[in-house]
Amino acid sequence: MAPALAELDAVAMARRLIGAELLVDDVGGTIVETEAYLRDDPASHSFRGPTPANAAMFGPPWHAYIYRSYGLHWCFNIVATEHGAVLIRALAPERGIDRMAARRGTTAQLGSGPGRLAQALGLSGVHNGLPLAQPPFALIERLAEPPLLCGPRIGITKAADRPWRFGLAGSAHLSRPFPRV
DNA sequence: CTAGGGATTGTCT
DNA sequence: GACAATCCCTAGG
Repeated sequence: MAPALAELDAVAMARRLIGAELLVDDVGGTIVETEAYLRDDPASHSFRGPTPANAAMFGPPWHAYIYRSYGLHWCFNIVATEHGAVLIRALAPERGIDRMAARRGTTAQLGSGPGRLAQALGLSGVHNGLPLAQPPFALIERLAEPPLLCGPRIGITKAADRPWRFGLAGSAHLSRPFPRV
């Protein structure tokens, strides 16, 4: 039997989360894009050690780590083993689309990008550190591995060459296209 | 279609 | 004081 999602390191978890269904208070859809951040990774918030802001990354796996980006957006991560984390960058809207559109103020781009996704799901700092095994969170693992894309992570300046961004091949909901191989 | 710049604030140097 | 795992709108080809 394969190890549970919650027992994986960030890179393995990021791969396995593509195709899984993420729901927050019964609103969400299929995850189509993730990025992995490791403990000893210059691009990771955990790189410089524990601080009040990144405390969730040093807590138990399978909890939420949510931080504010560029002063105004929220970004949602799932804590992995070894103090890594998986940034959920995009999902394909399926459940509660009307609620996502109401929160976003538009019917377009409901989940294509970490800031948009967190806004559509109603996530903010109050969810930081909450366990994913309990409501309002629900995560349904996929049965078979879908066709995956991988490439460099987006929006970072350090360790920008690590190919730890993963996507669902052919998805119309990616935040950005993947480079051709 | 691509390119560029402003918004906005917690966090660390 | 500088920067950041972003988004959105505008301008120009």
